[in-house]
This record gives sequence, C-alpha cells and structure tokens, in this order.
Amino acid sequence: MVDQAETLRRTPLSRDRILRAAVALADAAGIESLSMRNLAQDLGVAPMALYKHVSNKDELLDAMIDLVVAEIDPPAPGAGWKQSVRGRILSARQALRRHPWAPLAVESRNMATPGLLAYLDSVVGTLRAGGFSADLAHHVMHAMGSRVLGFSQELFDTARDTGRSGAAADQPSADMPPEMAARFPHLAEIARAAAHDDGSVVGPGCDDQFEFEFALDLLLDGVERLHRQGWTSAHRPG
Amino acid sequence: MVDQAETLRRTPLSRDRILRAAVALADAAGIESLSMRNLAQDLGVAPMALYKHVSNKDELLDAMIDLVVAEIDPPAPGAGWKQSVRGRILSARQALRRHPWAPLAVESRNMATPGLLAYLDSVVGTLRAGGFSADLAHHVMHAMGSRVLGFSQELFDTARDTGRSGAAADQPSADMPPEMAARFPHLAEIARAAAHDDGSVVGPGCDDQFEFEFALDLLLDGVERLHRQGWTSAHRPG
DNA sequence: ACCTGAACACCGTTCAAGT
DNA sequence: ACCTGAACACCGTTCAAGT
Repeated sequence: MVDQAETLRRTPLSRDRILRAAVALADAAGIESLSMRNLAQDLGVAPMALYKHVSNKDELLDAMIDLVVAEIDPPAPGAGWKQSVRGRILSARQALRRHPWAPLAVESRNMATPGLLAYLDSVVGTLRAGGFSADLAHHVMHAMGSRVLGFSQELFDTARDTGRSGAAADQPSADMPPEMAARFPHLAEIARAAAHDDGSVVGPGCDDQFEFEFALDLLLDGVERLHRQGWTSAHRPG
Repeated sequence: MVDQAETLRRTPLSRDRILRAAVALADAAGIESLSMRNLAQDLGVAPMALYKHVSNKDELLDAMIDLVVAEIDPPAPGAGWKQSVRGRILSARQALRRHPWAPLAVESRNMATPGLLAYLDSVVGTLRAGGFSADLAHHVMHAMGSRVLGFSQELFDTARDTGRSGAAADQPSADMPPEMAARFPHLAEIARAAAHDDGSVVGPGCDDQFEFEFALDLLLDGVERLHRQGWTSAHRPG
C-alpha cells in the first residue's frame, strides 16, 4: 500500500494524469476554479511542470472537451437514422450532465477539436446512410446546432431566477415572487403552467429532460418531414 | 469646441457613460479585452472610479446585455404570432451581429437580466395572443432556447476550421485540406455541398443567414403544427 | 530529462487617503 | 462628493536555474 502510494507520488507527470485531474477539478469546483496553478497543486507539482505536457491552457481545454465527447455512446446498430441520432444526442446530454462546465468550454473555444469533428462526422454519416442528400444533411447539422452535443441552450436557469442572489436557491419554486409576477405576467403564467403540469414534474420547476426531448423531437420530426418530402434548397414547401 | 471637449472631460462619470464605453470597447476589441482597468483607461479615469457607478464587473456585464436587448425591435403591429415572433428573432439576430461578444456574455451569466425577462415576457405574450395555451407556450419557449435571442448556436465556425491557426482565415474555403477530408469524409462532403449550393452562397463557406432562417422556420413550422393540432402534454401526436 | 522559483504583465477588488 | 494610489490575492506564461 505504502509502496503503491509512493509509486504514484513519484510517477512522473503524464498528459493523461493531467487531463484526468483537470476534468475532476472542473467537475468538482467549476470551470472558474480550473487554473493552471490550482491544477498543479492538486497534482502536487509546480505549475510550470504542466507545460511539458500541455502547451497552454487552451490546449488543455481542448483535450478536456475531447474526453467528454469520448463518453458519448456509439450509434446503436440496426436502428434507423432517427432513433440512432436521437439516441446519440440523449447520450451526449448525459455526458454533459456529468461535466457541467463542458458547454461553456465548448462555446468559448472557436476551433473544433478532433474528437468533436469525429462525432459530428459520424452523425452526418448516419443521416447520409438514412438517405439524406448531402445538401439536406448540411442544413440539418446547422439547424441542430449545439443541440447535437446535448446542449439544452437555456437562456438562464428558470428554477432559480427568483431573486438577486441565492436566497431562494435552496428551495426553488415555480411561482415567482409577487413583484416579479407583476412585471412579467406572461412569464409568471407559464411558470405556473409548468408547475401544474401532469406527472412529468417530479420536484419544483419544470422537467429539464422533458423540455429537452420536446425540443429534440420537434426538430427531428420536422427534419423527417423535409426528408420524406424530398426537400432541396431550390424547392421549399410552405 | 474646446469648451465642449473641456466640458466632456470634466463631466463627472455616469453609469451611462461607463456602459456606452464598455459596449464600445467590447465591440471593438472583444470581450476578453473588457477589463475594469482597460475600461477606466478609455474613460481617462482611475479603475476605482468605476465602482461608484457599477457595483462590480458582473453587474456591468448584466447592464451591457440589457443595452443589447434594448436594440431588439418591438413587435410589428397587426402581424400574426408567427410573423411577429419570426420578425423579432431576426431583429435580435441583427442586434447580436452588432455585438458579437453578447452571446458568450449571456451564457456565462446565470441570472436573467430585467431587460431580457421583459423581452421574453413580450414574446410569450405574442404566443398567448395567438391562441397558445400557457402549457404549450412554455414548452415552445424552452424549445426555442437561446435561439429566441438570435443565437445561431454553432458548435464552431465552419468557415475557419481548416487549420490550427489563422493561416487560412484570410481566404476561408469550404473545401477541407486533404488530410482532414480523409479523416472526416462526411463533413468534407457536406462542406462541398454547401459550396456548390444554389445562389444562396455569396462568398466562400455557407450562408449564415440562410442556415439561421432554415433552423428558425423548421422550429416555427413545427410549433405551428402542434398549435393547430391542439397539442397538450397529455396527448402527443406521433 | 524532468521539475522548480522568481519574475513579468496582467486580473478584480478592498481600503485608507487625498482634494 | 468624487476620485485616487497602493496594496492584496489572484491569473497565464517566460526564462534561467536547479537536480
């Protein structure tokens, strides 16, 4: 046991150890706590030791993103394009839920990582195998946007926008405080509608998974319709 | 003239002057250049002078976001819900194109600003006036996600992902370099399809405006279909 | 070969002081 | 009342040095 710990301690740094520690740090403490200095401290090493294995922080973030993308399940064999794409996107969403820092990290980088490109290439391949023209597949990928990676793309967290700070965060309520409900009556109304929804709501607020699948199916159903109608950029059905 | 400049110079700082300078700085130099110190320098003032008018940098960002949201056109009177929502979203997109830092700023804040809430409230109001149930309007707002603010939500800039750095940025090409096309054949294929598209492509790469409207109409058409079918969360048409 | 310490040019923000 | 300067606790990263 002591030998093993001793071995670990004197194991030279490796890119792999650095990446795992970085993901663990971001998972546990948030992306804003991921500094080269904090990461080095977690690894029991001087900050500059990291630079032998990653060229800078941007490259570290890219590699972390690829670790998350690698968690997405491969396509289910034998499924049609729709179920295959749907399944992968829901799998991507689960991966993102394990790494809540990932969406902001992906959006702040402006270059696609190799792992991300491989995932996207494979999704396009599924569409092409399902009979989509290259033209339609292209527009569909744009229309899916970051949702293809499982992003839910909410503008803010509906459950905890009730006050200026964390006062209500302990027990978020779908009902707004009166002064906000008066200023934003329609938002208050749909928040109440969500709270009184059928069994889909377990706790307070609305069901993220339901909302995500609602949006995903809205897109996929629309895409299927265009595909069946033989959509081309020259001929758009009204 | 000299009097006017002199007056300006000795005009005490105001929240308004600070916000305008902050937006101008972010527009011109990017959000990563917007530091309290750079902003103070642009205003010819010590950094700490800013803190009399904004409580911290987060509050500054919130106020900047509200300035951008205020640029979104009001709803066109007399239009149906679909054209009204469509028009406002396209207007929001134009506002974002004038302030490219805004999407990342919005996504990095986790509390909605008053201006953003007012805009969303007004969009929900348009849906309700168009006969949507509160329930359906709620799900539609989630499904639109950040697209309701005109975000295009691309995972990366397709036009300039050809190399590791800006070498090809001067003249981005829809055709990938051979080694990338070999690794990602389906992506290469749809990139070629975009380049050979009909007249919608002016320059190289694909037409952002076309892709945005394609995705927007896919969503709005799907929403219209649900609305006409009397969708409720209990009864989902296949 | 692999790691370190000191240093540089930055951050946001607090605090006591100036005018 | 309004602004400032020095300071604190941070960043990412370079460079020359240690072992």
